[in-house]
Amino acid sequence: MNQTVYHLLHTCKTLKRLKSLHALLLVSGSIDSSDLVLNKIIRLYSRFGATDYARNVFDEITERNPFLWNSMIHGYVENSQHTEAFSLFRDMDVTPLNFTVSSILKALGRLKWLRVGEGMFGLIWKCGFCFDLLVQNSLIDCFMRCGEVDCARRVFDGLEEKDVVSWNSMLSGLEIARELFDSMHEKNVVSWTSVICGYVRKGDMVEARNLFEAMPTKDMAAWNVMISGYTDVGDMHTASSLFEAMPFRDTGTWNLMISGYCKVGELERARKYFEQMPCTNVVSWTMMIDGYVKSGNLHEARYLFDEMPEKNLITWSTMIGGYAKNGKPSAALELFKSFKKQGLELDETFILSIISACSQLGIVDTVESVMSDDVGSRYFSDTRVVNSLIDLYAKCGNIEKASQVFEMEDKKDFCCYSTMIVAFANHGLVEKAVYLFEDMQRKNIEPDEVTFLGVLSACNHGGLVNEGRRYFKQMTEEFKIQPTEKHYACMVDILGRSGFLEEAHEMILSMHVAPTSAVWGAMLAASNVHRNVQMAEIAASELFKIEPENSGNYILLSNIYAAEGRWHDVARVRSLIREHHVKKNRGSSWIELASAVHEFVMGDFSHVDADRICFILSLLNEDMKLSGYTKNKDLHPISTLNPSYLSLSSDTEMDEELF
DNA sequence: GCAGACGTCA
Repeated sequence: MNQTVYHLLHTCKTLKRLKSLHALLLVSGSIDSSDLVLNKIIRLYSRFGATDYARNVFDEITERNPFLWNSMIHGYVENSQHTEAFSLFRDMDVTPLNFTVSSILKALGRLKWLRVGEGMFGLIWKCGFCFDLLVQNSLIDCFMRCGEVDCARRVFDGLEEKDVVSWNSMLSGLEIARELFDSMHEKNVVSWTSVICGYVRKGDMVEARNLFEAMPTKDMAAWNVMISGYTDVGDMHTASSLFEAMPFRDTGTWNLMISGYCKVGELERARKYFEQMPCTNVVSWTMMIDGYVKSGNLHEARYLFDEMPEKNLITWSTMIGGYAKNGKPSAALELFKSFKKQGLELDETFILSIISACSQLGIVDTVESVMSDDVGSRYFSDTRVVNSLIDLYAKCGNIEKASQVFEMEDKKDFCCYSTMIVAFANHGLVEKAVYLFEDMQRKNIEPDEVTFLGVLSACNHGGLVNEGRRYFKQMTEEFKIQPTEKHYACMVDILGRSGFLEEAHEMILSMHVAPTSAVWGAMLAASNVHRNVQMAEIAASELFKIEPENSGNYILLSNIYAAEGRWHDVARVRSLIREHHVKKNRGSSWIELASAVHEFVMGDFSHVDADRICFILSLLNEDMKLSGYTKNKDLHPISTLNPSYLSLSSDTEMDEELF
């Protein structure tokens, strides 16, 4: 009987089938005796992601053997329910199997619970698993994953007095793992790959490479890990030389190369690999489409999209989002409609990516039609979706609606607050941003670096120097958050514009990362406002080093000299421009737009649709106060646009003056 | 027991 049941269970390919068979077995009362059958049921439920059903079965069993425990714990881990796995593990009243220990270590590694992982040593010793290769490899993997925790480091750095114990406990997981690895008598491919992968994750390609070279036999995983490490840092040169040297490649390897070249924007190279590879899959196609979308080539993207044999949810969201990001809301909408006909179930990430694509250009309609859909509205409960909706409305200029959505959300997390604070700051609603930040602290919600950036930029808008200083201090001292260049640039701007040039300069000198052009740029601008030639010279000379090709810096400096009547110096800067062959700065986005519009006006625009024209014009409307133009799709671009409208910026005037 | 490739708010 049991054999037949076992066999029947084996044929269950869907959760629905399994549930009905399970029900049948319960009714006929034929399963309570067999551990084997119960175990199979638990494992199947877990495989279908229904761990709650598995747990119900598990809880009904009075005498559980180690295999049953193992199945349940492993089921949780398989479904990324790591904390559930661990709490069940703690309840175990029988000696665990090595498989179970290995599963639990996997969970601890993903949770980055380093201390608990260390605590496992005793148990492993007691159960006699310390020479078990399976367990040893899992231990290494666990510690390797814990190696990147820096919250421990934050606490550590904040300690007034560091004693031996605290120093010892700061030995990172990576070092524990390495020690373990070095002391192993018998290492296999898995041990090697785990350690290498740990270094790759940490970004230490040198050590990763050393180990890789020392590895006696290299399997596919090892090669792929190395290649992905190089593509991650954009070193396509090394990646491709490894690729060439590889004795075997799978589809994943080829895809790594495609993804790498797409990331650095070398689409022709990516396409060449795509054409050459023996066997493509959905991922290869989707990556190529994404590459074309990012480079603005929607034609080619759509061509591949229509050509590809099967599409998944990601493919659809890439293409739909691609239209939205490139200012084609109606094409996005149309594609969304055909997506719905496919009957594919959408997920929260799908919604998120559409919202984010639309919010970049302020397209509300597409999102609203997705969300008003019966499938879409289910995701209103997802905090992340709500957050991106807030962001969307804010970016579209509808701060009231953004604020309404924010107020409606009852589980506001730090992300939610951050989004709203940034939104207020960008709209110049300084008091509201600051109030919200204070409110957040009253409710004991811990801010992160983005929250601080938001409140600092609010201070910047409002010229709140003292508040800015206080928040910056709070961020670094109380919350131990390392400021990024953006934080510094913001602070320099706040201080500089209020005339505290010395203090701003000191702040730059105290930076632990190399100051970027944004930081020195803020300094230069502030020096201009306060006519401080000496400080301007310092900032400008740094800027010339970082971005010698940016004409704006030379122009600003020469304007400062000119204001002081120092004509010799003005001439000197001019000659500098000639010396460095600095071209006119045409890099800023609105100038690109202007020239795009110019193209329509002057040339053939038959390939350009109304959407795009409308989109560009609406941007121009905002940025350049294009006079007398009303947004209307039916207007003929030639009749409404005249290139002479496009020379409104004061920067451009300076440009013309100088060259 | 190890790895990798596509869409995710501030």
